[in-house]
Amino acid sequence: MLTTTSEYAIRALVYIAQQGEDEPVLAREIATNTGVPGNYISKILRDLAHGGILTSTRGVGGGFKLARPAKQIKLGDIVTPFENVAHRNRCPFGNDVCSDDHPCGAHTHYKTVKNAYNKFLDKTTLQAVAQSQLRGPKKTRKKK
Amino acid sequence: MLTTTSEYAIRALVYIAQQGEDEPVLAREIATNTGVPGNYISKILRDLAHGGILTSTRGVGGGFKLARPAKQIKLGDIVTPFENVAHRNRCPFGNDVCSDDHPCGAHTHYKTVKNAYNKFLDKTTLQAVAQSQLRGPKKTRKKK
DNA sequence: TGGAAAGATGATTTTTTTATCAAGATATTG
DNA sequence: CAATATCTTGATAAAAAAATCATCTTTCCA
Repeated sequence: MLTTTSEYAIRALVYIAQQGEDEPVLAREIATNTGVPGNYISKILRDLAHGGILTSTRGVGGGFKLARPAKQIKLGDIVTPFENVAHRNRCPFGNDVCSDDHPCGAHTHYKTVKNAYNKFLDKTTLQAVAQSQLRGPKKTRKKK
Repeated sequence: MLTTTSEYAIRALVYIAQQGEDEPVLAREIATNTGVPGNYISKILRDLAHGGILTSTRGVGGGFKLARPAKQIKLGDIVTPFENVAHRNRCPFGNDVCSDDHPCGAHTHYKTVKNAYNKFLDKTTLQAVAQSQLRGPKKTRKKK
């Protein structure tokens, strides 16, 4: 569903979001705590910085910070630099146009999946994910 | 969403389903009519045959036929030989367990996407796709 | 001002996916 | 039984994705 790279990007940003907004977070630290290969995360972070999601500072005390509040970052913003949106929404039958008016055979069925996915990316904020990640397992009384 | 290979498999089976149940369909013919690379479709067809979705016969008059009626084939049956189901349902945070009881931060949000996708694969029959593909654009009066 | 701490960058490698090629095995038909 | 049509198989190649490596630049601070 999500590509490996997109997943890594989300994990990294969630981690950063959880560290508070004061100090920049080190690439190395992100790698260690998210289980993403160190060198690879550097590229991803750089791309995210280029994309305006992160800001980076070098030297001692440097690292990565969110470019804007987590509430204003959608998961879609995070993954778009790494995913081909056209490819994601393409028709599985290779039709150039595949719309409600000119549907392929799978159109009505597949549409629900695409819609769910697009909604997931468009509506879910980084903050929402970072918060519930912190809260941990659901807030019911412990079993047993 | 769907991998290229899964897409090809679905296209091929839809095409076969549309050719009626009498005569086997040639690999070559499938390739031509679905836009799938000829040599590649052969492998896919072979895998589908191994997977019990198709039967194949060689020699003159040979080709591929559905192993059972299109109504009894789910899209999930078609793509499972080509997709890693575990991978599809894995947690984007790499957690071993990621359930309603032990959710990752994205769990509730991502779940809807997974559910939609799994439902698409589990519920949609080959027949449904093959039929609506045949019917073409939706059945309203022509515009204009 | 020079050394260490960061990120930035470009080249390279590895792995996976997609695609092609060529030579087989089997069935039909005349 | 020979020729042809078909699928089968294994080797290989090309492309894309994921991962690594080495080197560079910037920044801080003693």
